[in-house]
Amino acid sequence: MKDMNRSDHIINVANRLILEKGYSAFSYADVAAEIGIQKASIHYHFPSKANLVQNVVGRYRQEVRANLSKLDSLTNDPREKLEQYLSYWEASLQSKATDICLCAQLASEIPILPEEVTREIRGHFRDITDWLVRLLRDAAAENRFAGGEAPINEMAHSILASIHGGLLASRAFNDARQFSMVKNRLMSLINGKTTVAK
Amino acid sequence: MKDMNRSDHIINVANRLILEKGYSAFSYADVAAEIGIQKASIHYHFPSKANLVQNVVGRYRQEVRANLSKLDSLTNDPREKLEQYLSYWEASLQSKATDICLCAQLASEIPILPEEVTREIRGHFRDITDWLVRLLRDAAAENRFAGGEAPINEMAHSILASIHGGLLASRAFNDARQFSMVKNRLMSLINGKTTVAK
DNA sequence: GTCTATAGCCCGATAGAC
DNA sequence: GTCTATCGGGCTATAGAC
Repeated sequence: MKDMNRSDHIINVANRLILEKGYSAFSYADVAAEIGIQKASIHYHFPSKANLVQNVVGRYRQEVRANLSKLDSLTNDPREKLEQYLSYWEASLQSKATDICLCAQLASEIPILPEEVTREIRGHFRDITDWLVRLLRDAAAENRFAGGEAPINEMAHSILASIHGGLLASRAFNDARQFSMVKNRLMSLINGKTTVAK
Repeated sequence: MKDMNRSDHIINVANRLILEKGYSAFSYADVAAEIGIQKASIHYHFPSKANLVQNVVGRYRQEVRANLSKLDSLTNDPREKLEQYLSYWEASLQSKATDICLCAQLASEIPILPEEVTREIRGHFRDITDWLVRLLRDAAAENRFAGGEAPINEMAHSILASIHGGLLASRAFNDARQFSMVKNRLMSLINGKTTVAK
């Protein structure tokens, strides 16, 4: 965090400000003031607001993909994977109520977002949904999927919706327990590994 | 819709613009232009933006409460109630992708909203959650709650989160089917009435 | 109740010196 | 790469005529 080039620093600050205020309400002036430079300097690195935000969301997607890959390499247990993923958000909310998913935050402004940003947001939603589909298939293959006859695809979309809604509610009430309730329900969808055959 | 006093007309237009652009991006100028009056005229009816939006959300809450009461009086079947409620949003999304829940839309801007607006949003979330709790209790009383041992309160919060996330996703992809998938999953939580004992 | 006019501020973006 | 200065425009809100 200490040695950071200017572009990365700008992206970091912009990311946080978007989570706090949304796309329309955060400004070059906000970012500049916090870093201690002038607005014009930001335009040198990111010529337009649309360009800046596209870079912010692009980096967010990169990080998320890296984290999910790491999670996939750490364990093969689908329940454990889901637990880790949900715990990440739970911990994030506990430390700072505004720390929700960048794309869930931006999604509510989609009608006024530049097209290149909208594309990134949709791409992110597909990334997570695909990951959830693979996770649920793994669980189903081990007969540990507790969703009955529910189609996997439908279930994956529904899980993502719960997560986003839960993040939003947690922030609205400044209370991480709103998300924890969602987490509890979601975890019940995948049964634990039975170590001893019955 | 024809005979409408000026205040109601302003509230209607503001409501739609908030759904399209959010709190920070919609303006008195937008509303004035669409109605065909001047910005200053709006300030006569609603002295500040905070006041205007509080009135918009206040009226929304009134309407929702009235609709839920009506729904409660039309049927005692919890499954039928949930179906009707979810179908309302499904139809709304099919006719216009931006027509999501006003409070779900505003929730993402909570950190920058005037306190009186935040209070209304939280109140609305509690209204719906309470309604869902009653609905789930009714279902449980008839042994038609399919959520196993899940605590009713946790389930109600989780359902509301799914709904909000589903609305957001539908709008993000401009595709009502995103919400329909959530609806299908939610409907499976309450069993149908068995007309003949097995 | 609606208008014109305007105050005072913030916005994204650009030009050009250094 | 960063700065100062500025353009052209948007914003909320108010004053005061009608």
